[in-house]
Formats: sequence, structure tokens, C-alpha cells
Amino acid sequence: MNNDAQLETDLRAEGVRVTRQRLAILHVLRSAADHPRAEDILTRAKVQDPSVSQATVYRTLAMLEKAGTVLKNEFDGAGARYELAGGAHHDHLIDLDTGEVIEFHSQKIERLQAEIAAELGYDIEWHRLELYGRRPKVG
Amino acid sequence: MNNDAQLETDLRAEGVRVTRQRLAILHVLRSAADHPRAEDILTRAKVQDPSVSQATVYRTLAMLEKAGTVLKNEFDGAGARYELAGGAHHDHLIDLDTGEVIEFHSQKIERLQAEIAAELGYDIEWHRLELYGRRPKVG
DNA sequence: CAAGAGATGCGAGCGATTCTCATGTCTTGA
DNA sequence: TCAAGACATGAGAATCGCTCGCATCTCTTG
Repeated sequence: MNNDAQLETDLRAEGVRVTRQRLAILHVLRSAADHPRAEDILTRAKVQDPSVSQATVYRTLAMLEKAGTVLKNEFDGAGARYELAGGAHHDHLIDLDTGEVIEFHSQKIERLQAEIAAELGYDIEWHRLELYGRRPKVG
Repeated sequence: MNNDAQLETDLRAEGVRVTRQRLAILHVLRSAADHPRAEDILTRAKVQDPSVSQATVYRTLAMLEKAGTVLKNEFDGAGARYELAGGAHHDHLIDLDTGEVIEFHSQKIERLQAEIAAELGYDIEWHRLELYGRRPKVG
């Protein structure tokens, strides 16, 4: 379990002020098993600190994203979804029926991407790979 | 060169009315060498028919997308960018310095994607693969 | 050419995100 | 410990890209 002391250390490591609101937002991200939207993060953060506002959620997420602590995903429509960085790089498979997001990684695909970019004369800075699919209906 | 007669045929083939506005928009898409935004399409379409409005551009693009005639790309931020479908499927490499969009295709990557989805128990409906990179500075 | 289904323009509305600014609160240094 | 002052926050206005509602046109068919 992650405690607030750890979260606080994380924030300080980024050289920013430690505020109640930031701790609440970071706590939400740490305990999220899904890929919540800004709105979800606001709702959940308010449980710990009712004073958190929408503006602060966005400002904090932007700050953490710039710091490399969180990843911002823009799946199709309806706003960005966030997750803590920290783990290994991965791409996403979105279940079109449930909206569920599954993470996966393929070293082969990463390598092919780099090769293709190289052939075109580019160095990849980052990429986005999203698969949108459905579980086949078992007839 | 594509003429209006051809464009008109295309529209009728989709079973919709042929209007001046739609011809203008389709003409813009046909002659675009880039991946224009809705705003660009509006501006260019107005050259041929000043009466075209923003609402009609969006409505027409949505219609053409549903008909499979145009592809809507949502690269990072700042609104969707469109292109005519028709050619072979491809993905995109975006030049972070110039914003230029380069098309590419890799049968290998497509195959790997399908394999990965299958392993996870899914059938891919569609996917999005975008590489964001820069031309290495020649030092 | 008439009729009416369907398309359009305008401007209001919307959802997500960002900004403005007065006020509140960390942090630092004495 | 406390006083500054730098920085962060909340509330609400503003922005952006896009969609809607509706009165008015205009294709298409008979």
C-alpha cells in the first residue's frame, strides 16, 4: 500500500509544493486500477479532500504529465484518460463493447516501428498504438 | 484531374443529394495533398462556393466518413484532420517539427496487431498507429 | 413546374479544458 | 515560531472544436 508519506516524497522530488489537493489527486492515481478521466479523478479526490476543484485536477495532471509521472491517453472521443507512468511502456486495446482498457506490449512491434521510421529518415519521439476490438461472440 | 462530373457521380453513388456545398467540399478533399482540418476545408471550399458554412463542412465530413469516403484522423490536440479514403490502408508518421504527415504501411505490424488481439481474446475492429518523430539533426 | 423531403446557414448550445484573478497556503529565512 | 512572499487554489468566465435547433432554401421526382 502506498501511504501519503511516499506520495509526498514523490511530489517533493519533482520540486513542487506539496499541497493537500495534490496529495489527494496523486493518491487517486496510485489506487486506480482503471484509466480514469479527469472527471472521475475529481470525484475520487474529493473523497479525501472535498476542497479539490476541477481546475486543480487539470492543472495537477498537466504538471504531472510534464514531469513524466502520469500518462495522458486520448482514446476515441469523450476526453482524456490518465494513468500513472512508472511501469513498463505499453500500448492499449480498448474493448468497444465495455470500454475496458487492456494493456499490452510487443517488443516486435516497437522494433518494426523504429525500423519504419528510420527508413523514412526519422527518429521516433513517441508513438500511439491503440487497438479497438470486441470479444467474438461465442455462437 | 478530377472534374465535378466525377464528384457528382460519387455523391449520387452514396445515395445523397448533390448540392453545391457538397461538391465544393469533396473537391477540396480531392485536391488536398495534405491532411486538412475542418477549418482549412471550410476556407478552401469557400473559394469555390462562398456560401459554404462551418456546420455544413462538419455535417458533410461526418456523412462522408460514415459512408467510408473520408477518414478522420485525430492526431495530438487541435482538432481532427481529414483525408479521402480510397487508397490502401496506411498509418501515419507525424513530423514534430513541421507538422507534416507521412503515410506508411507495414503488413508485419498489421499481422502482429491481429496476433496480439487474438491472444487477448479479441477481434480488431480498427486501430490507430501514429509515430511522432523528428528528422535527426545532421551534426 | 409544384411539392416536399432533405440540406443549409446562422447562431445558440455543449463538453472538455484552460484561463483570470482575488484569495488562501506552503516554504523559507530570520 | 512567524512573517513574507512565492506559489497554488477555487470559482466562474472564456475558449475551442464541434453539434444542434430551426426557419429558410433547394434538390429531386412526379
